[in-house]
Amino acid sequence: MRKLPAKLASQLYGAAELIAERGLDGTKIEDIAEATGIPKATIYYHLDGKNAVLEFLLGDLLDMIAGAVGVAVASEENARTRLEAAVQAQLGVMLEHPSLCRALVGDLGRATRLLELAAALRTAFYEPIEQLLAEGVSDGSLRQVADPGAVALSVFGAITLAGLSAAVEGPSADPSADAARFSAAVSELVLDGLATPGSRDQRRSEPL
Amino acid sequence: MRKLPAKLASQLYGAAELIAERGLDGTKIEDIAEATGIPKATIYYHLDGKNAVLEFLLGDLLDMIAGAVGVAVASEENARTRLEAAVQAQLGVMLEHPSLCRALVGDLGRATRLLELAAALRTAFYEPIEQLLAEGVSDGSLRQVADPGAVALSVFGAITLAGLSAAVEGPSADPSADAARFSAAVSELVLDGLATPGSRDQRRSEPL
DNA sequence: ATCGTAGTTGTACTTCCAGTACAAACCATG
DNA sequence: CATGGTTTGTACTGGAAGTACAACTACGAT
Repeated sequence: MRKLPAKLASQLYGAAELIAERGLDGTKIEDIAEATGIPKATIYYHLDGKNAVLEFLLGDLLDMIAGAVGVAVASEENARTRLEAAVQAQLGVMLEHPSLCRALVGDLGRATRLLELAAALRTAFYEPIEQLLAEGVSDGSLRQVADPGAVALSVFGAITLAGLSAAVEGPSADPSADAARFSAAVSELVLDGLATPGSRDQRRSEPL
Repeated sequence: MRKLPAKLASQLYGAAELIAERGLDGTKIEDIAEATGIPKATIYYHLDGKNAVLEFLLGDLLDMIAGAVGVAVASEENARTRLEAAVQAQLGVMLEHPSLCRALVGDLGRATRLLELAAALRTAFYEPIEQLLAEGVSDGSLRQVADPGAVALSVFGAITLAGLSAAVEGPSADPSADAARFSAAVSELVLDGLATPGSRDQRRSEPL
């Protein structure tokens, strides 16, 4: 499995729609061959099999997201603003590639062993976000939280499920508008929380 | 596919571990038969195939979560407290059944068509949470948000990814302690947000 | 211009496994 | 003990993933 030539890579995207629709299971290699225009033999020459198609797509999406988030996180703004930008960046990429997202939720396990995925996500997300949290504490734009790792994870979850749901509900006419709408909602939640100031004290009321 | 006898149902759980480990792909029906002690022919007598095994497990997990969340949401407390309870309820169930969770993320698409899943989740989660949000506004314990649907979704995402990650990272010695730890982190995020009061004004600084 | 290397593709083949068929046992319950 | 649902072993079928391989192309190096 050397590094796939660019032309083939771009053709492979034609498979995403298909897989998103029918699932990897319901998609024969021959179907993929037909849809992408890459003959089966060629696919097997470059890729290690059906799952590798998905692996490739997953890797690509992850790269895109990581790239966009990386840019968002690297600006000069305060941490809070950069966090907002990161939210928007991830949602932007996801909504631009809804079928990729759909294909992947359905067959994640075919694309990667879950542990590898977790590791990849860790470097692509938690670490940036965790660092952002730390920087936010320094620059005073974000609160200190008890468990930054878990919080970073939850933030990622909030963004991701919003994006996924948008991808699963039919594709929208204006992805970037959707992205903006969802970003606003997610940012509102993640930054300001849901509690009213008044209720804030009775926090540790129940014993657990 | 009539209604599976209880004994078989319980035996089927033995398959979750297996599927979690190897993925549904890497798990032959014969493996499942061996692991559960249910002979292949019997499996096919009751279930419509390999995917149906997963469907059954998914349905069950969903029911457990929906049940627990339902109870949490139904108490007499204010909405804010009930939201916290809901978080803890979902995480509790997930961490009690880590291999079920792992099996499912990996092969979601095999268990359900994604749209059906979305629909099931909608009734099991967004609706309760959305209602909670509304009630919180009434009883003054939660803020009014612009897009309750999207926010409910994000809350669900935050909880779910936290739980999933816990399930994927090896199983813990004390699931309920983990649940408590994650609940605290998620609740902190979801209720209080990350922003400092000071940074709250410069909100809509960037365009779009 | 030719040789070697890497990629491309069609075709035919093998392998493996999900799912099926079916018959024989196994229970209940009347 | 007869009937009807269940249980299970065994043997079989079908279909799709992946492999083998040979013919062909493109092209850079010598």
